[in-house]
Amino acid sequence: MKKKHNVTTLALSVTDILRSEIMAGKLKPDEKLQEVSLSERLSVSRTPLRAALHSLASEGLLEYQPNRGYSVRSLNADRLIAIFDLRGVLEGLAARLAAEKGMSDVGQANFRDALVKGDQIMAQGLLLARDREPFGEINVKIHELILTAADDSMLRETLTRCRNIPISSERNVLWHDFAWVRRSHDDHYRLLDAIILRDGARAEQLMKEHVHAVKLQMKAELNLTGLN
Amino acid sequence: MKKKHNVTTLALSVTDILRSEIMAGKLKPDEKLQEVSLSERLSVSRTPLRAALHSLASEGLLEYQPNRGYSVRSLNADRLIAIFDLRGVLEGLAARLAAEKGMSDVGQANFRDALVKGDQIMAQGLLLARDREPFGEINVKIHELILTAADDSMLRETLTRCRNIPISSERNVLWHDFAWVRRSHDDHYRLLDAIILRDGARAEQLMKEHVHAVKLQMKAELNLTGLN
DNA sequence: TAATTAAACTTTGTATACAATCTGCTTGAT
DNA sequence: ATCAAGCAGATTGTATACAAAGTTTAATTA
Repeated sequence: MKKKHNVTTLALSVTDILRSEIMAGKLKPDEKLQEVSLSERLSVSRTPLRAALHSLASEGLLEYQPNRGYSVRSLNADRLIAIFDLRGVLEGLAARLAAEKGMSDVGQANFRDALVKGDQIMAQGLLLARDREPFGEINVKIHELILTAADDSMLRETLTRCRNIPISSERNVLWHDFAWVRRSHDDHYRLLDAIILRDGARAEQLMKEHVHAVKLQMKAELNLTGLN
Repeated sequence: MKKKHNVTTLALSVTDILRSEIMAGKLKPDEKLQEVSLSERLSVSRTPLRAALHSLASEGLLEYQPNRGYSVRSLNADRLIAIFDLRGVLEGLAARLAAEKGMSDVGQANFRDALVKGDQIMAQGLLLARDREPFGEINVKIHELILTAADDSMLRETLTRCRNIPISSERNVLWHDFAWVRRSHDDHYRLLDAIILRDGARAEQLMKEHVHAVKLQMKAELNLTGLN
């Protein structure tokens, strides 16, 4: 049997831990991350911790000021909304590439599977609280399938960065308007159709509009909560 | 007078040095960067060097494998071409935002200034070897002005990452076809026009087509040189 | 001889000590 | 009282030593 390489390091696992803490909101926006206390809490030395902080800063989750350390990046409403314009063109490109290159049979099967799960939720005719999270997961899954089909590492990297902004994550959209959710679900059907028909332009257009709708939804949320 | 903060560190300057060495091709694709020898050459310890390597890896200039270190990322022709699709939608978004938000007077003046410099080169009716680099600089300048007008930090960050891919840099396009250069120059005129008229859709369309042309040009170059 | 294993060596990962910088407070001058 | 200068204390930046993993080489066995 071939020797297996050790493919992880302390620095990498600390990066994952901190990332999830930030995404989960355990570490709050503008909170300063001090190296000694953090390293003690995680039982590692400052060296791998610093590497992790550096990584998260380059992912855009932390802000770094030379000689003054790292803090959790906070986004005002304007910047948050601006990210959706970026996501719009990127997800749009992903959909176009997926359509042009074609989606694998297994990819299509997974796509259909996700749509069916969505149907089951829709069939109730209303949106129960317990269905919101699953529906969010379905949404994430579909976008992930499309990105995979686009088969472009640089695009994946770029889009992942956009999606990892804590508040802007698809998971955090509150799916409370049934009509809106149904429309969103329908967009997914059309997307699969466009991809199967290899209609890149239509896939791109559908996806851009889809993300634009999320942007508007998010805008409404922000106005409600009065963030910034 | 207010106390001025020290805004640099060894790690940051080493990052800049290595980045320019990579962009200039002094460090060649697939070349392995060993920490000890590099740190000795640059007269720093491994600590700031490692931070620099980490940065460059997150910028996409280096590849990192846990426990095996960093090497200069190499791009095959397909990946290189793929980046132009990404740049197309990103630069397109920048142009649209610039048009929608409007460009400052000083920005417009700089834009016109760059165009006039281009005119002077064009007026010769042919492209001398010594004019190629200046023309490339003009091109970079114009794209930078548009990005500035777009006024979106996340977009800037993302686009900068795309532009910093060594071979795909606008600077490296060989401007040898006069007709093509003239068309490109004309695109810039139209872009300014669209931006002034606040026509976001037209600005986006012009920019996407503009980048698409660069992509085709690059493709032709690659076929000539037979890279990969 | 080819394949395997283990030892020696090289390279990267981590911990820690020390240096430089920043921050907040005290002190003193105006 | 206000402001600036300067002095701790705290925090980040850098160097270096040691640990762990990867890589190469040589020896041993089938």
